[in-house]
Amino acid sequence: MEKELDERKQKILNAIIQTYLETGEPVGSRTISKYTDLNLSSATIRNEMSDLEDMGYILQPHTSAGRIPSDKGYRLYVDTLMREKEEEVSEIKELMIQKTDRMEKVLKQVVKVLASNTNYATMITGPSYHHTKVKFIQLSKVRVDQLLAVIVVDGNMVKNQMIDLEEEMDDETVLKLNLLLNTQLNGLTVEEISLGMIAKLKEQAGIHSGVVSQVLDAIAAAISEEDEMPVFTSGATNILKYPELSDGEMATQLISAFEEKRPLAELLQETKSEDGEETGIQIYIGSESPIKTMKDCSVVTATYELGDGMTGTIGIIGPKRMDYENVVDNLKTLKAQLDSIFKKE
Amino acid sequence: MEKELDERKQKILNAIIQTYLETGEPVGSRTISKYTDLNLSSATIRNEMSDLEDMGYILQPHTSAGRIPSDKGYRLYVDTLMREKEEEVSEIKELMIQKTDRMEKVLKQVVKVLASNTNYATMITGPSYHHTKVKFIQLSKVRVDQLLAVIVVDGNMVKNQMIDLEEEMDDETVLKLNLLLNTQLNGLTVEEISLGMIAKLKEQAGIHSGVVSQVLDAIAAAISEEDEMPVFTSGATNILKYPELSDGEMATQLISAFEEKRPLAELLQETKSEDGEETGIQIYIGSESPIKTMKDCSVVTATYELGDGMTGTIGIIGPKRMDYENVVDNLKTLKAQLDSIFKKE
DNA sequence: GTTAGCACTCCACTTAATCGAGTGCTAACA
DNA sequence: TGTTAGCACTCGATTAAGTGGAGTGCTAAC
Repeated sequence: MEKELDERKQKILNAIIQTYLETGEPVGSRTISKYTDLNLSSATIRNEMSDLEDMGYILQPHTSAGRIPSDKGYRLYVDTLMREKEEEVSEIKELMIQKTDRMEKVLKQVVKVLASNTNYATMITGPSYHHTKVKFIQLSKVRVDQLLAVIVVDGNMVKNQMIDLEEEMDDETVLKLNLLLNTQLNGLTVEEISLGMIAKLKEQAGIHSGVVSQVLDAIAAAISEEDEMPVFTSGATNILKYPELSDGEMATQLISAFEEKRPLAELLQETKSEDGEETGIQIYIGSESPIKTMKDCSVVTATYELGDGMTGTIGIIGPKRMDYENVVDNLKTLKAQLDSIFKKE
Repeated sequence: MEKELDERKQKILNAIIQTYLETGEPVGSRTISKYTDLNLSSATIRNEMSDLEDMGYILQPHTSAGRIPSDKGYRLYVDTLMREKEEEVSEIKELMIQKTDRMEKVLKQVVKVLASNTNYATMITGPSYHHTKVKFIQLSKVRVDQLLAVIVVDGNMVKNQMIDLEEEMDDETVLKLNLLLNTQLNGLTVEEISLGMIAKLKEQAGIHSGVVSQVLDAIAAAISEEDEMPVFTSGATNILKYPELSDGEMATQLISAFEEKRPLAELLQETKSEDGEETGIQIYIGSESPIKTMKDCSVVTATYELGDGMTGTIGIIGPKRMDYENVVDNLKTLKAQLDSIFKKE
């Protein structure tokens, strides 16, 4: 291992990866010899390539084929890519995100844009509610034995829950309960609504303790139900565009994941907890991916922020020979846009 | 056209279609000769097949291949199938639909069951709200210049809408508005909330007419937004299992439709308006489908009912060589189950 | 250290050959 | 008249063989 990754090797590796990204086919010494500006003959390139292969940055699918980047090679590539372009503020292309109050629409729009910009499969999660504060609770009597609970949490997310009462309830009690709930629960996170809190509420409510616990259960259910984070996707069929992903089981598994959404939610969740460097952008190449079935893909994710400390994640799945530069660029601008959209609101 | 479709031809046609459904490959005379109980030599079968081809029930992909059913052949098949099995009450297999108040979960469960039972791609729409009555409206003040409107319609569907007010509003006004809205709009369908109604309301509200129209707009928006009917899907990747659908553009288009959902919503909408015979089950074979891109598939749909005259549609998409019998059976039982679940509620 | 040249490898692609399922037709048979 | 056996023929699918070309590794010269 006395071999060193000098600048020339670096350049050659770069050239290999870039042309491979474009063509998707193993690239040979001759191609590089012509492509690069440092004029070297194919023979020289061959020697260097041989070294690079020894070092594990590239590999041959079979004898007498060109070289393709290994996971390690990709990794080096994206790392230097990120380092070099870090400070460069990417110009924000104007997106057609029309101002909608409904967050869902924004998110749907965003994944769509991303998918059509990149030609990969994309996904996004809405903000998660883990440490979200209750902002407003409203109980309404729909029928004499049926309540509708509406809970608004930070970020103006609204949840509904129907409550079938075991006993009837008069208007006055509803009013009282409303007052109670709002004064007691306001500003609390889901976790803070503890058992003690519930006991206290029951006590204050007096005789109607049975109903109160029913209501609280319903509210807790409504909020925690958010664990099923909504995931929006777009361009799942882009997977079929890349031969290395489209044949056999692979495609089925990937597209299933995009239909089921749950696996994606977990994936995005995972990346968030790993919490990348300052940029908030994470890249998983091949086997680095937290999901085993995606060992032939690359996954790039970015985390965006909502004002109240809530975060969501946007991600993209494509072949390992992904146009990382373009993808990262796109993610950065979208992330910036999302940040500003939601913070402003 | 002096040829007659006698019983023997009928039987042969049936045999052809059934074996084709299983194998997916053109079926030859020899196969039939062995399969059928009426003992006939392959030569005889050949003659009959030739007749059937003349009559347009079957066709040859190319010379010296076996025969495959034509659209007309399928049509005859499913028609007789439906006729024969009409009265037979299919035993209702117990489903794992746990009682949930959230309709979404039921629907998701149902498509999943259907997809795994049949191995085709499935979809379902929730009930549509076209002639739905407003049951309950609740305005709540979230902030001094922000209202939350919650609208409950028949069938206990809940819609939310945030309203950013141009002018501030005090508690009393909110209370008054609530009363007004509930007394005036209650029991009305969306269509009935006409301009005249709005004018009247504005008048009654007095000075706050600006706000009222804002509120009414929001409510109308919230309700009509339901036009984006929710569609749930499952088993989209089943499409990839059938070679005749999985290659080329076809697969991409179909799966895209399943991701976008809108095309499916239209498809299901379409079938509903055509309103099949008593069973509520519709079968579109190949080019009969209302959507051009689906000319190589068959679509089977069933309409289920909710108590209040609302209806939803459940559908299945697969290759033309679909196991119609099984599919129809499944749809019937699911339809029955949905009918009962929602009516009971 | 770089380059030219050459023999060798091996995949991808083409062409040819073969196989076999299936048909249509004719002639014999009940 | 309807049914069957037999046979020549068609045509896609599969296999086999052949070819081209891109690419490598190595050696020798610069």
